[in-house]
Amino acid sequence: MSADLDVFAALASPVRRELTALLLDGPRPVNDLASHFTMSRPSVSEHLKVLRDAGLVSEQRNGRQRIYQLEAAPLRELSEWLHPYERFWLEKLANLRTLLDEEDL
Amino acid sequence: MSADLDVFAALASPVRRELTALLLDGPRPVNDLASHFTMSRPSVSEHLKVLRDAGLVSEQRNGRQRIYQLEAAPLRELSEWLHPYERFWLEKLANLRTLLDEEDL
DNA sequence: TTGACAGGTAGGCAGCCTCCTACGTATCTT
DNA sequence: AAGATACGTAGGAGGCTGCCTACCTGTCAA
Repeated sequence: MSADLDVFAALASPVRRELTALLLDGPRPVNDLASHFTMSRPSVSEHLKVLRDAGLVSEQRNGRQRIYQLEAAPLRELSEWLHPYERFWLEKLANLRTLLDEEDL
Repeated sequence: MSADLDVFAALASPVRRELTALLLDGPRPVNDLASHFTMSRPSVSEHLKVLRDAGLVSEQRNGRQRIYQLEAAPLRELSEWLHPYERFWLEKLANLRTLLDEEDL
């Protein structure tokens, strides 16, 4: 669908998933985010760059801080990508249910 | 949640996403799947192994063929992972709507 | 049983990813 | 103006990925 469905690649790293999870509680500056990891701050910055390039976060400058914020659009696209598969696994559940019903006879 | 949320890593490859998309139409043997790609069949086999290890597909032997089938569970987990973010982007939409309403005054 | 077919595995190579430290730049404080 | 703070970027090392060709195993057909 969209040009950069590299959202998957961006979220393939546990570190970056953790970053997005932290941003669920609201926008945060880099040092705040970096404090949750044992790796160096520049490495966290690099991960943030990947998330930025995927459109998953945006930055907003505030003095010498850069406040990172979660961006909804790519996640919505991910959800849409998942849609055809949702139908698939709901069928699975339906099949299971009819199977159980038959056993109840 | 689950031990192997490497579902993201498995889906990070466009080739593997294409494979799962092909399997949406139903189970298929390896050669059938491989015929949709320009890369060698062994490479497709390797991609299938990654999908297998992530639990995204299962194989069922039928004579000398191995029929691959999509597995629903990891996709459901992916959907569940997405849930908190869904709330997030719905709020975004709500904010946008109230903003538009205010403009209508 | 011998050959053809389906598909996995081994081994190797090239490119990418992730981490590091060192350094550069902009902003705030004093 | 000088130092401290917040952050990005450069460059490099090591490991992982993705592709290839060659080869192996198991099954079917003649």
